[in-house]
Amino acid sequence: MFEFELLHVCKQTGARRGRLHTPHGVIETPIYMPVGTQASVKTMTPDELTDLGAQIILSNTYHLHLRPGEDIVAAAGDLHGFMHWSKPILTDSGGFQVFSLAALRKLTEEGVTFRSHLDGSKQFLSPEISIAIQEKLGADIMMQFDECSPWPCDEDRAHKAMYRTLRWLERSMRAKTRPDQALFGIVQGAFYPDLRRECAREMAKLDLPGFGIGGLSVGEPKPIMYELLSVVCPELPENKPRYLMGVGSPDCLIEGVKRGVDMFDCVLATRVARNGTVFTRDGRLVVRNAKYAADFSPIEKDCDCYACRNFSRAYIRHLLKAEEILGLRLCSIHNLRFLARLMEDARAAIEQDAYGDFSEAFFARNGRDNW
RNA sequence: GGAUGGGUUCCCGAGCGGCCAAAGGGAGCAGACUGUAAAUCUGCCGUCUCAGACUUCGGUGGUUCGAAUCCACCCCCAUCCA
Repeated sequence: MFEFELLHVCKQTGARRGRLHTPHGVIETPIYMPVGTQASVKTMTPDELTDLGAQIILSNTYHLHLRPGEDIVAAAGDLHGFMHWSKPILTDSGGFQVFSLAALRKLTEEGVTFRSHLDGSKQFLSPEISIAIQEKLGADIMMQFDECSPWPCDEDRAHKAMYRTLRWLERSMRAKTRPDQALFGIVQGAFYPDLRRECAREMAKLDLPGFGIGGLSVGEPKPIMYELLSVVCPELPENKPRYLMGVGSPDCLIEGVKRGVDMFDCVLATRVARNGTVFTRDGRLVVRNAKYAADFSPIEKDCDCYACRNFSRAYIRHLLKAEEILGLRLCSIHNLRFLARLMEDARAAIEQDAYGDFSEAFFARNGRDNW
């Protein structure tokens, strides 16, 4: 029911071309997954996501637990039925919310007490509760409830968070009851290669269908993230997918794939889009800027997305300035299509053992530091 | 023609003798954004030879050590009365 096929490994780089089979369909990897935290990829309809090539989307345990509540979702059948998305879904565990809502939390071995960001009410999440919620949501892939370390992080704290994450993973595996959902562990260890390696090795011993790599892209310099990926990926089973959580930008996707990552998710594409910035092969373009007021060319000349096929920079800028919702939608469509296409191109390059060339060509256009 | 209330930096609008280059909005410009408390947030927003100087609050004069703030006249605008 859930199976990862490693189709090919690029002879130039070791980048992986794979195929992930899930109850709701097949996912070609490497893949970028759009994020729909509250059971919606902001401003996008499911049909639009399908049209731009999205194969799987994310949603979030913590947010859906608070609103509308997993019982409502379950009453609709499952998350797929509730949000009218028939392709695969991955739910994050709420672990990242423990991290990003740090001011509102209290952490113990048992779990985490939160103050709801919506109404201030006391909430409790644990590995078992997260699994129970995620089973009601019914995603194809569930993530373990983890402890994400911040940047920077002292080694003692990183050590504790990493081992706690391992213990929480074992609890999650015991709590899991549905055979049709896959549970991924999450490699932690902050920015300490030894901790990361240790975590990956321990997790590799467990019978898991896939692995998240968490706690990266939280403010650290990119070379540090790349180095840690180079440490972690070789420790993970070759025949299981690796999912770099929360990453992101076009350059990070390229570099991640090169180091053996198969899956990515990130809010960057859609968030930045809503704030008037679009991705192009020549770097970010702030289409909201005045210099595009009379620029009647598309965002990207050779882009096949709905926005680029039909609308000019000048028009999209006008929509953004006038606060017309269509502006946010068109930028989101473009950015999601951009990343989908980037991964399509990466997959083709890997199949031809030319991923190194592909990567070089990518960075030749806009350098390494302008993304 | 008379009465009253007004004319403030791109717009609206506070200020009503010194702490005023002048609150606060808006508009404009720019920046940030990586498992979404984000259609959010931040900065700039009179000019310059920019830790200082200069020019501004309808106009012109005046009072005062000092005026966007007080006085006189004038010009506009709004409402009401003839």
